[in-house]
Amino acid sequence: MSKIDFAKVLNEEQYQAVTVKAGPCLVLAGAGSGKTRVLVHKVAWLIEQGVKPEKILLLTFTNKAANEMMSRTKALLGLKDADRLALWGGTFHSVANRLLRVYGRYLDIPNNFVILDSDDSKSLLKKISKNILHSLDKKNNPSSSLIQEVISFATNSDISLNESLQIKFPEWLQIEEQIVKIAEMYKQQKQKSGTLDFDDLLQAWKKLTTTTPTDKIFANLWEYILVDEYQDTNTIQAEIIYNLAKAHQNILVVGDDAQSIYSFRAANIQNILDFPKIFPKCQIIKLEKNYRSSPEIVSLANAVIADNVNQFAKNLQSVLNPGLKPELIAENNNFSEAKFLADKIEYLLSMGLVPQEIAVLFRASHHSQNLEIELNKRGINYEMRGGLKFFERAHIKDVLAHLKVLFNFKDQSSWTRILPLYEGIGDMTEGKIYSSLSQLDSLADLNNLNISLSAKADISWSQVKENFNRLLNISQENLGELIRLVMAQYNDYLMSQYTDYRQRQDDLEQLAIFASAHSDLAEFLSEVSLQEKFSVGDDKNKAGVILSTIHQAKGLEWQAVFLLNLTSRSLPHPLCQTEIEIEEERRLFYVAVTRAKRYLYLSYPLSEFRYDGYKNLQPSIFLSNLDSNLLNYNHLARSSVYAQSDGVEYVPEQNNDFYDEDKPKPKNKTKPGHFLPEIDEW
DNA sequence: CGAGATCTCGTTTTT
DNA sequence: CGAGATCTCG
Ligand SMILES: Nc1ncnc2c1ncn2[C@@H]1O[C@H](COP(=O)(O)OP(=O)(O)OP(=O)(O)O)[C@@H](O)[C@H]1O
Repeated sequence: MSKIDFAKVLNEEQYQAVTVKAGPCLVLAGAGSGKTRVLVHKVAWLIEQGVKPEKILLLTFTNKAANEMMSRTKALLGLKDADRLALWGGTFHSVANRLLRVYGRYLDIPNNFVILDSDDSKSLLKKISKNILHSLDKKNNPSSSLIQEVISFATNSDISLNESLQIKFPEWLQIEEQIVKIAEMYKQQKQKSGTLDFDDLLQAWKKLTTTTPTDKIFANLWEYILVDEYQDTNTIQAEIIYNLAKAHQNILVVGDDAQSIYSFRAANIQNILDFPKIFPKCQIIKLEKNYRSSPEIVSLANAVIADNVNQFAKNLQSVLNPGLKPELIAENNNFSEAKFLADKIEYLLSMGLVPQEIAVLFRASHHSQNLEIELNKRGINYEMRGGLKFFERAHIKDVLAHLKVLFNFKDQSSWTRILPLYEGIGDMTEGKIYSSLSQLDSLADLNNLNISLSAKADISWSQVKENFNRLLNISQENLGELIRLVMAQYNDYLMSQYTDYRQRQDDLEQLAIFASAHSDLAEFLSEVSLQEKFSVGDDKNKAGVILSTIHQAKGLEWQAVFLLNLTSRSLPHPLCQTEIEIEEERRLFYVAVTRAKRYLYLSYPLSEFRYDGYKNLQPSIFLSNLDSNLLNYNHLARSSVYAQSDGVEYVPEQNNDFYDEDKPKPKNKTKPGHFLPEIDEW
């Protein structure tokens, strides 16, 4: 590693934050001001000072941001992405997972625990609530998602279920007693299954830091604690951080209150604001120069966030040369919006911009649908982030469930998935089989089980046993072979159940290839459950334009950013009613805008085609508040946004090609690139 | 008890 | 339109 000239690559404030000798430090600064840069350089600086990498803990909130952070760190240290670095880094959940494989035994957590994803835990809750709530009148029952949210919010905020209910769903306080009971059973069943859900990972980590004898180990396990995106930590995470750092006080956290967008996950902005109270000797550093975006984009961002009352006002200035004004484009409907975007993307690509430097962002993952269709039509590759992930697809989970059972045969959720795949086995039989499994000491004793079942179920059950006996003959290190055998066993079901089985077979083949690169079942299963790596090559998922939710874009940056579907039905989300909620939506808008380095396009359709006909749409209220000097407007945008700020509803002209997608279209009035004067260097 | 047929209702974000 | 809940029949 060649020496880094820290004073040269950092500005004065950044340098100060990086080289501060010891003690707590808070960097509170706007978007693109180099907060992550500070953290990454802090790591390099510490290592240069002789701190062992494994004595440094580097945390953040989302997988995407964690990957970005780790790869920037490695790049700075002169390592490749694939190189190992002894530094502890990643999301809270992934670090918790790694720790619990080692220290879990102090909490009676077996080291072969299986991680339940959100879907698994919801199914388990559904099963439990059915039993507990069935006595209540059929209709007015809370959904299992709601119950999951209440429990999760309570855990993450470190409050009781009662408090969680009061905050989130006071209308269900009447059945608090039942919900408490459901939560209790849920906990028991997870314990019996040797499974932990996402929240358990954090809760268990926290427990390690507060109970003897592990509290002493953890107080000095790391010498330096570094946290990115601190504004989005929730209470339990803040408690963990505090416990880890209180003994030595070597802690650096960075964040931006204007980018707090995870309150639904119990993120608490108070954590960053109160940091100086919790660490009284803390140094506070502000960064006010934006190194990411053109002055035009920074001006827009400043104007967007200025409408929020609850914030620390910051003075953020771009240090870059002037560029282009962001553009606001209205289109007549959602199809023409998609076409506009695809045109523009093609244009940028033709100008030599690499696809990975182009991102399209949206509020909800399904907003990308029209654009995906359009990109597919034109053969433009894209990478989809958000929505149903690869490892969440039903057929992938079916196959993985077999591996989970091999790893931990008590995992109820996996049996619940596997058994009903067989003819004649349903809810009841599955329950019966699972409960008799508790007599076993190991999966190898499966043959010794005698369960009385109906004739049909019994034939299937024999098949299950035979299938698992075969799987047990394969070494657990041979993940590719294991998956291929499960695929063979699963294939009949797959083909009879789905018309798109070819696609699904391909997916499974991808899974087998991905798994072959691993040789540790525990590691593989955790990685998959935590979705740490998402880039399993599915065909159109290679080297493409990025389509992402705004949430997952946080902390990332691209040369060109498109923000689509900016209508009153999407941003702010219509369920957000209170001023507090609207302010969070505005922060989301701020995050989206500040991802762009040089080119920013905001678009919205004036009508949308849906299953029940078409609906007219209004532009987002966030757009009408903006000073018109900040944006270039296209024709429709000018009239519709102005109409809205005058309190008039803008009615779009009817478009003839609206109902017949495949009819030849009139040529686009605006040539691609019309709004784009000149592209100099990227 | 399981499986296939029929009905109902719908907005979001992640680990 | 389509996922999930509910109904019905063998
Ligand atoms: N002193 C600097 N000199 C040159 N480039 C810098 C400097 N500081 C930051 N940058 C660049 O500015 C961009 C934004 O930095 P970074 O991602 O660290 O900001 P951030 O504050 O973490 O942003 P966000 O709040 O959006 O997560 C990066 O490309 C980074 O390399």
